[in-house]
Amino acid sequence: MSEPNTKKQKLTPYKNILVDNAGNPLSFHILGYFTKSDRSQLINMILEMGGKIVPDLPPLVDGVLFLTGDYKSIDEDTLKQLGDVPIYRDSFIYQCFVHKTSLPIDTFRIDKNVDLAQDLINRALQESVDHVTSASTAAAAAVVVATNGLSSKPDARTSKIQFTPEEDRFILDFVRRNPKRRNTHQLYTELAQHMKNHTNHSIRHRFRRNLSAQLDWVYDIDPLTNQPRKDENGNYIKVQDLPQGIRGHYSAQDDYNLCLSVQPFIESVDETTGQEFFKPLKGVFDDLESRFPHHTKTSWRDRFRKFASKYGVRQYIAYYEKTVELNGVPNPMTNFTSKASIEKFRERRGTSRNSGLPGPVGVEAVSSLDHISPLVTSNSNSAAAAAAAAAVAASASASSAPNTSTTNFFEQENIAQVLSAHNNEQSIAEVIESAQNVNTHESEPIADHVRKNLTDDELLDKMDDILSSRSLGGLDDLIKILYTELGFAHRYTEFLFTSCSGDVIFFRPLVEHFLLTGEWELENTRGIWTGRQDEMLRASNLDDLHKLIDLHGKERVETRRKAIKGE
DNA sequence: TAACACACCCACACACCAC
DNA sequence: AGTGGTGTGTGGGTGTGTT
Repeated sequence: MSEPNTKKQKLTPYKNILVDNAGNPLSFHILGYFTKSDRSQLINMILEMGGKIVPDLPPLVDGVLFLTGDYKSIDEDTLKQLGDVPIYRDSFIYQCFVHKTSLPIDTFRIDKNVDLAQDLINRALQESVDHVTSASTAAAAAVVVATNGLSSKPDARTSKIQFTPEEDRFILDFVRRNPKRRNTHQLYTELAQHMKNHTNHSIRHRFRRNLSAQLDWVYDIDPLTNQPRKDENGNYIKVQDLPQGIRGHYSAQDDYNLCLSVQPFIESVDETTGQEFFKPLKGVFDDLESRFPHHTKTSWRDRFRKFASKYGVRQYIAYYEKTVELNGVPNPMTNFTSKASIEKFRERRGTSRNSGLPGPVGVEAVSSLDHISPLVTSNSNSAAAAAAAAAVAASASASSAPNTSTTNFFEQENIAQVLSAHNNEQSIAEVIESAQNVNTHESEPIADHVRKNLTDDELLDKMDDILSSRSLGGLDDLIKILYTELGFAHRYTEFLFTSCSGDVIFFRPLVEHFLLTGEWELENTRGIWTGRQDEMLRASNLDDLHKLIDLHGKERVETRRKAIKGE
């Protein structure tokens, strides 16, 4: 993506873009307000692309094209003088430059009769949709502009441009279409590509400080398409509840649940330092994720590594329970990522072991954070009651996690690779066994509440929708989404995946069969493997192999064999 | 001098990789 | 398959310079 030959690709490709059929330069006159640097950049681009500048408002407008970046800033006298002469957006020049070609200028013509603000928004949103689908092209274009020393942004050190009402509306609308990403930096970087007068920093700051209060509704975004949903009449659906951002927070209850889960794995404790040593934490984070899916298993694991293990699991449990017992509000662990604060905390812990501090900076500092856990209302002495309350709170706040994964493993061709990449060499029988025995929280393959609320057909249709989603990432994402959306137990999705060799089009018959009969496995179906068939593959009896090849085809049998053997 | 556009900060949630 | 090393970029800000 970076630019090895920035200097070499200079002007030559642009020379003949702004010329007429005879090769003569097109003439441009620039109208309205521009910053100094913007104006000179625009002029540079025009000249580089073979165009010509007409500096003064020409008496004869024939053959001159009028450009503006802000129609409203053109004074009335000038407008009168021009009459019906068309005026074009300066983005024509930028777009020609970016695409290194002469674009039809008519599409950049400003229609003076329509609401200009709305027009700006519509146009930019259209561009933003295009941008999403060809992000790399746009990014590449941005690189081209930047590396030619023609950055389209004002220089923050020498100029400062006010936000116009149109720009504010545009920002708000853009955020409403991307409500989950409203806190990110990335969203405003994308937005800045459509607003040449302001930087990403500036736009983000503008939104947070001046516009966020107006975000009293957002569009209802379809998680599968990332597009706003429409109602029966074709109007966009608006919702008042802002969706969660794309990154969660750890509450005190989360930390407590984490500590309770890992506590049984404490093998020994160094009595002088209080340092705890753990047995292998087998299955702990999978289990946490399936009980509290608002954090992923890698996140739970990281929380353990960076916080709980440093703080002390027993110490946090004691702190939490004590606080609850005293009708206080426990704080989550904080400030464990800077080395200095960890050192400080170690010192404190050494001198006063049961100080009740939730983190290295002390309880006063932590309680000043405004995102800390909700009140634990239980005033019971019982730790179990507090834990139950915490568990309820945590699962109530569970939400389907976002999906920002960039790889789509469904598009990978080598299933063996996929299977082995997920270390999935268990036989199907083993998967079923572990699903039923190891994880007591997931005894039902498909959660009861889902089956109560949906007919089997609805459930299957929803599953198909999810499976056909382009936004799906890897197996982990699949497990997460099927769990949160349809209550599929972690192990059940893993089983489906294994049975189908990763080919999700075979999920439907398998699940259909399960819904009808309660049986996990489906015999004699092309593309779907059973434990018995896997055993046949392992044993490699010739007759059996022929039967399998008849059923699944030679290629699938070979792929399956390799996957099972981990080749 | 106040307002505000723009730059920059940093803890940390979440992830990936190699072993 | 668990674990340590470490990258990425969100989320919630604060700092700096211009008008």
